[in-house]
Amino acid sequence: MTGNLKTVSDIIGASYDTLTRAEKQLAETLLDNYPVSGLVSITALAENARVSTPTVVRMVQKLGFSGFPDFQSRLHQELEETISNPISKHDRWAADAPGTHILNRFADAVVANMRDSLAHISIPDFDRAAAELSNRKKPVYLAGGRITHALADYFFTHLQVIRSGVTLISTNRSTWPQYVLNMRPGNVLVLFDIRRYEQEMETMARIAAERGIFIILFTDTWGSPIVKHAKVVFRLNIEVPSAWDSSVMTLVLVEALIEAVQSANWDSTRERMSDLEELFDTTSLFRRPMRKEKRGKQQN
Amino acid sequence: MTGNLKTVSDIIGASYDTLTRAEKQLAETLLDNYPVSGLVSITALAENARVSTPTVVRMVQKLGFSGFPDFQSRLHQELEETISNPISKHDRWAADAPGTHILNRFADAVVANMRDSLAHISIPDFDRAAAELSNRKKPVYLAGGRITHALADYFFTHLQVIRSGVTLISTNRSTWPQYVLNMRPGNVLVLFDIRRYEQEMETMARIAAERGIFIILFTDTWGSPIVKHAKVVFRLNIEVPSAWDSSVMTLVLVEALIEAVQSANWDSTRERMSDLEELFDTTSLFRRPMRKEKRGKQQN
DNA sequence: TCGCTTCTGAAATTATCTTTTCAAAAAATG
DNA sequence: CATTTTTTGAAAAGATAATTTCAGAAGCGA
Repeated sequence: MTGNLKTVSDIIGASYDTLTRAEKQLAETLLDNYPVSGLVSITALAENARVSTPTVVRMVQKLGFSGFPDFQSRLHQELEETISNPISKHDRWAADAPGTHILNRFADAVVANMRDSLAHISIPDFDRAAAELSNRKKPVYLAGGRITHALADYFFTHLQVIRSGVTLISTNRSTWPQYVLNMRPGNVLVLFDIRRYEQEMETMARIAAERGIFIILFTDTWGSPIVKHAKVVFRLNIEVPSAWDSSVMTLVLVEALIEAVQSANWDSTRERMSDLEELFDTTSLFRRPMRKEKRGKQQN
Repeated sequence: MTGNLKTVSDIIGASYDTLTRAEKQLAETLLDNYPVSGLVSITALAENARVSTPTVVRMVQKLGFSGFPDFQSRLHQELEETISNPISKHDRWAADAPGTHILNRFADAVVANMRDSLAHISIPDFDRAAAELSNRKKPVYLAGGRITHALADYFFTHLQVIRSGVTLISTNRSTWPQYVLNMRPGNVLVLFDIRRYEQEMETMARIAAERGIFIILFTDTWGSPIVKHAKVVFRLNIEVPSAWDSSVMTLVLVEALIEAVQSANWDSTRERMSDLEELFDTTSLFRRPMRKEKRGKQQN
């Protein structure tokens, strides 16, 4: 009845053309702020969409559901799956394997994510984040969750080359209060919080926000609870054909920020970089200095 | 009435001590999978929490709400605020994102890299790497350089969930010989070596290769000296409009491998994952253990 | 153990939601 | 333009949810 379409929004999209005027109006309301808008009573939903309740009933039946409760429980289930753990996710993806190699499916998903994510990133937000991170007078702290810690680490490693006053917050949660204690109003806190969201991080964010810390948050499109404490929020598309979420988009943004911060004051960065080069050369056991002055390309 | 506390979960947390046994039980259910679990009918919620509906009513009133509908609409509002659909602010970027902004240039470069890299990756190589990593009898070691360490870390974190016998090699070079000492013929060593290539890593790779270790190498298109020791080499495009090289393509490949390894033996992975979930639930400071099997009933 | 208080859920009651019915309005057709 | 078909919502009917009542259960102090 509902075909092999995965989500309710897919179903709505597929049958959109066959809907009547009032039903289209209702569909718009549902897709706007999806799927939360559908989780209210049929009466409230009808009112929000400015249609009658029978219209709602007729439409959901047209879409293949037995009735409004059936429709709603499907929405509810969808939300639950998307918000919570990765176990249920895998089973969803596994079903629609189109036979192509995982690499290609991955690449497709990543490119699609990139397009969507970029469409929703506010350029002023990006510039503001870059400006905050470029201000050497403001110490920067970075923290990630269980998975995203590696991203915080990556960001940290680069920022550290570019400027001073950068701190990577330990993965050990019990030390977090001490970091917050050291932060001063106007300092910058960069957080990575992708589902499943971590309660401790929200606590840290709330306290930091109360103390006037400027919070930059990397999260997914669902939005972590930290959203309300953050000054700048990057919502990224993280869905890929995997049991896991993808960090690729997050990394793209991190790298773009690194470049923005770096070019904001390139001169002093260049100095720091060559100083660093020298340090590496002298402390390394095996390395012979192999200077390649190609405009400061640095890696590994 | 509800004080100046922000979220429903805050309110629950604040009055947790004053709750009775059945109410605490209900509170657990609500916080578990918050806030979605609270968006069902009072009947379904009571069933999930194994308490009676009057208990639900009494608790929400105790928390300061006028009744269950009031409570639920507050939850709903909260979810709406945090999720906020990106589709709605869809056509904002076209205007204020000129094609020259660093973000767009970055995205273009990444997509181009992806196309080039994928064209050069040998699918059999990918599958072979995945097979080696999927074999639980073969311990896996991972190491990265100064920058790429974060990628090794990311790979490690995921692999560790999927299987046992995974070791992340310390960043401290002087400990490397000890790791090599532990490796046995047939073991797998995953190395990240992007320019500038590190002498110590080549040394480690050479010795490991002599001892019959299966080496999987992630490098750039120029190819690190380790290439000659490795059984599988992934050469990736890493150039972006930045003073730095990009790790995005590397991450894409890592994630694809993670998925390949995971789906290679999904059943045992699933078990490990849910065991892990349980551990997280019990060890976390804020989440309390609460096993409950979900029932199908749900309604607004 | 008793008596008291607090807690809890079954059942009844009340309120609200969901579905159906049906007639009027709108759109399509000849 | 008349007729038919489709769409739509008001209102009634039916189903479910939310609240209240109340008696028994559980905990507590003496």
